[in-house]
Amino acid sequence: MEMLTQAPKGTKDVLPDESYKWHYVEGKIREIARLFGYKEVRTPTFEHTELFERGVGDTTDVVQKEMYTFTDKGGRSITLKPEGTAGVVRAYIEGRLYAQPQPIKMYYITPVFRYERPQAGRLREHHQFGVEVFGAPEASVDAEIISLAVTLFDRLNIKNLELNINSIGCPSCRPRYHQVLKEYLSGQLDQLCSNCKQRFDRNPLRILDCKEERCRQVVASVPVILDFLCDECKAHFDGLKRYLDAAGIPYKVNPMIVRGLDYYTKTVFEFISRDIGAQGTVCGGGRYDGLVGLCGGPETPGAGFGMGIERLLLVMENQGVEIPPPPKLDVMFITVGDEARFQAFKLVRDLRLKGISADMDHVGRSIKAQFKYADKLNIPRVCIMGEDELKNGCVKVRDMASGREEPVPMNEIVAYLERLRRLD
RNA sequence: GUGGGUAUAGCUCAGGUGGUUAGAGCGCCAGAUUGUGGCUCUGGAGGUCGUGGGUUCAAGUCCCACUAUCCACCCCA
Repeated sequence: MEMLTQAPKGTKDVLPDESYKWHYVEGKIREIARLFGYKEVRTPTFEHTELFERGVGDTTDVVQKEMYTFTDKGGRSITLKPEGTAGVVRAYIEGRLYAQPQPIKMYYITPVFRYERPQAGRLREHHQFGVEVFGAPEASVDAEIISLAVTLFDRLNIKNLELNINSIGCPSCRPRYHQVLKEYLSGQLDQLCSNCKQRFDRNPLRILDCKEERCRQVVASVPVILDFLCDECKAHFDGLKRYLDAAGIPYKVNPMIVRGLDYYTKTVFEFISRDIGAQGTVCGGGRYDGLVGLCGGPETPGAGFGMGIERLLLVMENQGVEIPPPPKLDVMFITVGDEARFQAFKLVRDLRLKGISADMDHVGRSIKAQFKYADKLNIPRVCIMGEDELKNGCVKVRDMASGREEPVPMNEIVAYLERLRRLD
């Protein structure tokens, strides 16, 4: 097909008949973010490549093979955001937000880019709603962001999401577990898939959520990280569970979820749907206490999540969730002849200035065609202006549902329609 | 990066074993005695049959390559 007339692979247009769904979801997001005390942050669509290499971690798949990276005309290496957190961390440091009253609670809605093969629920450009909290180490924050996500799902009438939580420890206890894990696996190295053999040295944790059947068997009876957490991490995880219990949020402790980004410490979690195909993660996040420091800011605890808006919409569609349709045009002017169109143009303008949405024919169609058009657009009322009406200085207002028509003097039409709209 | 499915009108799809001007439904535009929508009827526009090769007297149909798209793997939202 033509390059010219086809969106790049893995990208999607949101056409006018769909955009109201996005407005609806984004509206709920902003409403709930406000309810929880989060303010919006907007960061650039691209950042210096180094930020992601450092922040996300250069052993991750995201950095190793999925980034949209290019050299700009000044010779800088630039990368389109492959996730939302790193840019916000950078902005927190650059904007000296650590000098403001802590914690800082922010949210964003942003495009995210990853070079992957598209499939159901996966695009090269998608959009994420994310939240980040800086300067608060307590487990109550981890519980709060999970609660925020749950509240949003409820408000959107999304059902059957499964919340999985886990703790992957901190720099003081995770190395111990790595050792235990490697000792356990070293005897069965030859049974692992080739991918996992490489992970063994680089990031043994990731072997835990390999989908290969033989790896799963090896890993089935592996020691669990939760048994090796240091006292602080253990207390933190217990705290998280207590807060979730208190909020009445059901969850499953799943020691096999580890997440693909290097910056996580302690809490990690995922919301998973079975209704949208193989890529079921709708929301993923956790705690990242070392990230701000790693990126050159003061040591600052942090926690957050990213939520895929396309996947959100997919779940809603597959679950048959009704989204309120956008408001229709209030009134359409149907004109016969040039003079009528001229007069209608002025009236339409007056109506719009008064907050009544109005439109008129711009293509010189027959009166019948104009009616059909208004009917197809489901417009509740039309105003008819032809020679007779011009002669009498009035317009005929027709209610499309009932078919009733009423003549109204031209200079009263604005007030008349305002009155009608108050009644609707 | 790997594997599988699909590719005919704006949309959903027909087009046995290759055979003259490629069809339907829906949608779009127009009309049914000249100023009125929905129902009905009539007409019209719109297709280099994804692209490029090959086989053949003849290819939408068979073969090859490429591209796009969908689904799955890896991984992730």
